[in-house]
Parts: sequence; structure tokens; C-alpha cells
Amino acid sequence: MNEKKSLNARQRQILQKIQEHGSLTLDELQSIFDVSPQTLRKDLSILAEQTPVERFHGGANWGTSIENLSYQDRQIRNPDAKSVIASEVAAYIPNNSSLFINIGTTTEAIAKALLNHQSLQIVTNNLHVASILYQKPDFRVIVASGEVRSRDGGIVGESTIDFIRQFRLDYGIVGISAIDRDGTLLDYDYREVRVAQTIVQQSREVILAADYSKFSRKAMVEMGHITQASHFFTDQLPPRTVQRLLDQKQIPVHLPAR
Amino acid sequence: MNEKKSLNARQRQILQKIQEHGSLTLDELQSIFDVSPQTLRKDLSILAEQTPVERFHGGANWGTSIENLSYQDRQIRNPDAKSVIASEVAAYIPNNSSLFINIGTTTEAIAKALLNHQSLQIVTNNLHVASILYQKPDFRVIVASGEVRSRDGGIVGESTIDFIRQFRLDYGIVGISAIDRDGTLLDYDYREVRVAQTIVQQSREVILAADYSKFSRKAMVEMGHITQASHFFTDQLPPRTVQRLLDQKQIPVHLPAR
DNA sequence: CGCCAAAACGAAAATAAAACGAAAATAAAC
DNA sequence: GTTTATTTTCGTTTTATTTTCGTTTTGGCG
Repeated sequence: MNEKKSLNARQRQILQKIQEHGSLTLDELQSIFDVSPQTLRKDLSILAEQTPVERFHGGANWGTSIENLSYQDRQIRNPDAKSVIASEVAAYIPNNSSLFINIGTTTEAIAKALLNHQSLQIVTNNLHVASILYQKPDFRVIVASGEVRSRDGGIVGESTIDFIRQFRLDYGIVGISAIDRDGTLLDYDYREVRVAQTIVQQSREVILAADYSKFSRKAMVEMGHITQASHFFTDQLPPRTVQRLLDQKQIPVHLPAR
Repeated sequence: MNEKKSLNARQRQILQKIQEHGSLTLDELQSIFDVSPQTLRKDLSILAEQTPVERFHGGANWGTSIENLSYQDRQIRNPDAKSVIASEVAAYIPNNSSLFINIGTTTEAIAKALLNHQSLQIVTNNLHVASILYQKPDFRVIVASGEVRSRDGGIVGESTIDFIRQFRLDYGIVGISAIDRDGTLLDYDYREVRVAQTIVQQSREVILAADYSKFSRKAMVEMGHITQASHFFTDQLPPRTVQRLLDQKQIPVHLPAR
């Protein structure tokens, strides 16, 4: 009953646009593709059947049931866990240090929590992080080049990777979309994954930050493994299987003080 | 629960008008929009729910409670010369073209005015411009790498220049801090000047945008000369001396329609 | 102050506009 | 010639807007 048909080129493109942007209206799709509305409707119907895309009157969005409303909606979603984690991470990061901060709402919360630090040097591929941090005169904010993803202001692409490879910094602060039960780190966009992997390579210490909800989410692209982290910051004890992995590799797990 | 709906085009326009004007009566709104009063009432009710707009009998105003204007709000507040110039520039730029947009509040106004275009490719070293444009799914926004200047979110430095040099685009939209009487273009930051010069080099057409106040300002670093522009957009006729220069080189001067 | 009329208002019914799905017609690929 | 993809057509459904009407607010005026 579940016909698994392969998507054509345009449909895959639409799928990616929806992932990047969170949602798309038919008007927006028509401004991108030179085909009839009816064809786009059909594409959306097919995507809705076979992917987490959901339709609404006038367009479609990336499945709300799992996650990923528009960027702004996500902002509101789980503020407690994120900001608690964020202040834990901030407390761990010393002044006068250098750090990467990559894409994700969790890392943005961390950026906000870092505003009381002094003399940080930050390299980021996250437009929002740059916006948050650049106004502090004693921070040096360096932004990577590349294409700006319309979903969340993430900067991705080959040149982003090349640029990041120039640096070797004290800390790499990495968020992640999903963590599998075996400790595999997963994300939605392969370009983002490439960037995150580079950040991990170029950091002396890798700080992985993820709230508990990430353990029950699915994503498609493999980024790495949780044991590549130097420290893991979260809001609740992770599932047993993951906990055991972290124990084996002696990776400290930081939970909120409370 | 809290119904979060996105605003339609007219509602966003009303919102902007209210921000610019401080307040609007229903009469004023009716003279702008060709819809029934009842529809406008409904729009105002929706705006009152979801934005800082507050209603009063006969109209609505921008929420008085929030006097602490964020950067973005301050930008919108001053719609005069800059946004007039901006819409002139936007009218000149065709769809499906590629452009550089550099640092400056005028160029930011232009970015906003470009939001109704389709399928633009934009390379920018301005954090605010990137923030304004990246959400449109049919726009491709590419941000240059480099250090973010804390004064205004401009991205400057050697790597910015190297990155920009990779591109050759249809239009280079350049703002400027000051224009001397002999037509010399001046700016405050030598790093920004280097970037602007590179943009000029790599553009097929150079669009210079500057309001009249720039003619009476002084700055230290020489960027180039007004005759390097292909088109000059401004709000009033420039001083005689400059006008003559532009005439000699047959550079079109675009003034507001009115 | 209290009363009235004009204007503004909200709720809901009526109408207009758009988005929709199914299927036929057309175009493209094989 | 057959298959597949896309566009066109058309009747239906959803959404947006206008109209209608009874109520509330506003600003005179006795």
C-alpha cells in the first residue's frame, strides 16, 4: 500500500526548499519553477504522501508533527531546556577563548548566554549568532562565507568549509538535530553536516549541546558519533544505551545544577 | 491556544505604515487601500493581537509601551529620503539578476525594497542585508566571510575581498558615507573602502545610491570617484559641480518621480 | 449631567475570489 | 505506438472580502 516511488528532480528540489525554508506557498513555488500550478499541487501531494511534508491550503510545510515549524515558531518551542543548557555551556567556557558556533537554535541560545563573557573570538556560520554577538565591542565575530539557508539563516556550502578550515579554535560548539539510540548524530541537510564535521575537526574541544527531545527525533544525514564530543551538555539524563557509550569513553555529561 | 497566523501582504504593509507614521486612522487607511472599512478593521484587530500595534477608536497606533527601539525599528522610522531612493533603485533592478549589496543604511533600505522582486542572486557583506533577504525562498543570498564590524554589522577584511573577487555580477549596489564637491567618494573605514572598491571592480554596472546629506559630510578615506558609477540614485539634484561631472560622463541621475 | 445623532464598531450572513481535485486533452519521452 | 508527464478544463471547496444590522462610543447641545 505504501507505494515508494522515486521523486523526480523538481520534487526533490521542492523537498529541499521546504526543508530549508520550513514552509512554502504555491505562489512562492511558482516564482521558482516555471510549471503550472496544477503540477506543483501534484508534486506537493506526492511529497505529502512520501515525506514528512504536510500540506495546507495554499502551500505546504515541513512536518509539524515531528518538529520544524517555521524558524520563528521553533524559537518559542522549548525555551526552558535550551536556555538552561545554554547557561551551563556558558559557565564552562572561559573568557578570552576562541570558539566555533554552528547552526541551530540551541547554539543561538548559547550565543545569548555568552553575552556576559569578555573578549571572546567567535567564528560562526550562523547568521543569527553573528547578529546576537557582533554588537559587543570586545568580541571579535568572524562570519563564514557561503549561501544563506532560508530556513534558519545557516550558512552552508563548500566555501563555508574552506573558510572554517583556516581556523583552529579552543572550542567547537555544535548542536544537532537528532541523536540515534546508538549514538549516531543526525541532521537534515547534508551541507550543514559537512560544515559541522569540519568544525569538529578544527576544534581542540568539541562541545555537543542537545536537549532530550533530540533523542526521539529522526533525521536522514549522518554527521558523526556522540563519542566524538569532548563534553556533552543536555537537560536530562540520556537514554541508557547512550549513557553507556559516554561512560565508556569517559565523556563528561553536564546536567543542569538543579 | 495562541493562534499564530502569518500576516498577509496588506497587513504587513499596514504594519509598516503604522511603524513609519506612528499612528493611522481608518480614513487614512481607506485612502491607501481599496478595500472596505470592515476589512481594514479586521486587519487592525489581527495586528493588535500579534504585533505591538494598539487600537483606538477610529484607528491604531504603534504600541507606546515599547519606547526602546531596536535597531530594526529605528531603521524603519526614517522612511524619507532613504526609502524613496530605495524604491527608485528597486524599480531599476530587473528580476532574475545578480547583485552585490554593500554596507550602509541606504543599501539596507534598498534590500527591503527588493523583497518584492523574484529570483535574485545577492552577494553581500552586510549582515543586516543578509538578514532581510535570506528568508525569501526564491532568493539566493550569499554572504561574504570576514570580521563583523560592531558598529553596523558590516563584514570587512582581506578574506571578504578575496571572496567577493570570485564573483562577477550584473549590478553592484554601493552606498557611500560622503561625497566631496569634486566628486570624490569618501568613507570612514579603510577596510570597508577596500571591499567597496572590489565590488565596483566585479560589477557589470555600478549603482551608486546616496541621499543629499552625503554631499555635506566629510570622511577620511578615498574610495573612488562618482564618475565610476553607471547610475546615480539620489533624492535631490546634486550640487552644480557634481552635476556637471555627471553630465560630462553621461551618467544618468535618477531622482524620485514626484 | 443626560440625551441624541453621527460615526465607529463587532458579529454574522452574503458574496466574490482563490485554491482545490479529478479527469480530459495535450505534449514529451521512449 | 505506447507510456509518462504536464497542462487545461471544470465543478467543488475553502478562504477572503463585502454587506447587513444591531450595538457601542464619541462629541455636541439643551
